[in-house]
Amino acid sequence: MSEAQKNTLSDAVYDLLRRAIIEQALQPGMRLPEDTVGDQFGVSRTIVRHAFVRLENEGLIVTKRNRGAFVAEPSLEEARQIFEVRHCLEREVVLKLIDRMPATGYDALEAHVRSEKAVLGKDGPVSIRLAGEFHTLMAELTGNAVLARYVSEIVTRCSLIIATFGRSHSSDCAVDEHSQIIAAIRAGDAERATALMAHHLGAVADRADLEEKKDSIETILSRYGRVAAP
Amino acid sequence: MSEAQKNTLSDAVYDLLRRAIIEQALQPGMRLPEDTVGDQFGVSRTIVRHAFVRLENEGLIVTKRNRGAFVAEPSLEEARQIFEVRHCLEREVVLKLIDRMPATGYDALEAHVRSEKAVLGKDGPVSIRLAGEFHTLMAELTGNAVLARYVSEIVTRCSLIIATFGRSHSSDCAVDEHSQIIAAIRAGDAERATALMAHHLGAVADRADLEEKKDSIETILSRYGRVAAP
DNA sequence: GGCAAGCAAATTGTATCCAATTGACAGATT
DNA sequence: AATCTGTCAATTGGATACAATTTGCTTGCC
Repeated sequence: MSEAQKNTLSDAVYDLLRRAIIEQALQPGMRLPEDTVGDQFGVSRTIVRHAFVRLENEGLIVTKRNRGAFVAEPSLEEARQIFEVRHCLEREVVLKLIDRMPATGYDALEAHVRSEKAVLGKDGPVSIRLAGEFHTLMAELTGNAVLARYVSEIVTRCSLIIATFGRSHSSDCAVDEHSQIIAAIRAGDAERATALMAHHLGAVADRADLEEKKDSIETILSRYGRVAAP
Repeated sequence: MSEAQKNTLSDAVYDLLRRAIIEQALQPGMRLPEDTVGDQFGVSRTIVRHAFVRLENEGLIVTKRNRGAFVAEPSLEEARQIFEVRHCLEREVVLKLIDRMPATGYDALEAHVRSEKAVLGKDGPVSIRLAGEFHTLMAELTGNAVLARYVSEIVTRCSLIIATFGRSHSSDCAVDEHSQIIAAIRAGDAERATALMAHHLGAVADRADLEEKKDSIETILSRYGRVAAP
């Protein structure tokens, strides 16, 4: 069932929508009418709905009964929970890789970092996706498909979180940090590798400005004064 | 989106099928024709299909193109991977609970253990389900919904693994071990609590007889000779 | 008697169709 | 003026109908 297509239309639609959300083309809160999406991709609503089921399962969209689907807007609480689980899972990934890295593992990782560097300046949607895929790649290298799947899901949701809360998307995942993590794994330094990963994830969370926008709509508007006394 | 119903038919079908698989009424490898399932529950194939999408996502069923859906038969490799991730996640659960257990947490856990003891002798499908739900309950008590969701998924898949490989299903999860884990958490003994959990999960895996049936279908049949020369 | 090709039945993949629910707007009422 | 209510449009929830694909069986041939 490799995340890749099974050559069914809904899988294709699923992949496309997922990509669009990751790359922040579809922004949090946006409405996704089944008709519109279907017309756009040239398939019927049936297909779109199947894709929606999966996307909702992964927390990328939410559907409201008889109202339709919307790109999810993770709450701050949800964001913290996701980062916490991500911490836990990626720690496992690092430990597993130190224990046993597959033959061509380092080559693959370093090749990926190179491609990240290649698009570093442009800071486009591609760079966002590549940053996430680095972590997915690491997870896949563990050889544990279940672990890889969860990491992949979590990383995707993190992209959505960054889209929701983050201001600057530039260098969301510092490429240098990726390199350092590889080096620590190579050195077999579990302590340092997990610490680096923890720091790296913390940095991602910080750049997402997770602390800041907890203001409610009331708080925000209150800064603009009043028209009449309360 | 709490695992509970959103009052849509496919959610209901999903829950029912999930339960049936957990309780081993639907056994691994069984075929699940959309028509049959639909007729049985009084809904159309459309609904069943939506439920199938989610079940497949969780690894409880597999679908083959133009062939239909089957209750999944996890491979041994898959089983090991699942237990590994389970280890990782439940360790996090235990640590989180030691750090902060909600007010009525212990009451809820002990009440659950009591209901487990209540059906101890009968060893029916209910006992299997309750054993898993103990772990799900713990995960929910952490307050991290994402973590709880993953644990729930993993626990379900473990039930399926046990159904696939296990011989004796009696006392799959020793209730006593559950009590001991609660005690260790209450004592704030992280070392002991995680060790107990690790041992407990190892025991579950052992009872599932994970080592034994590793024979492939080819290996098994080869013992029965040949009809014609290769 | 065994094997291959072709046909028929069954089952899934997809599209379209009808019904039910929701949200918004307008008008009436307090 | 504000609130409540009834109607209407838009959109989803679900079922049915049609097309495509696979499987198993039958038939003919070696």
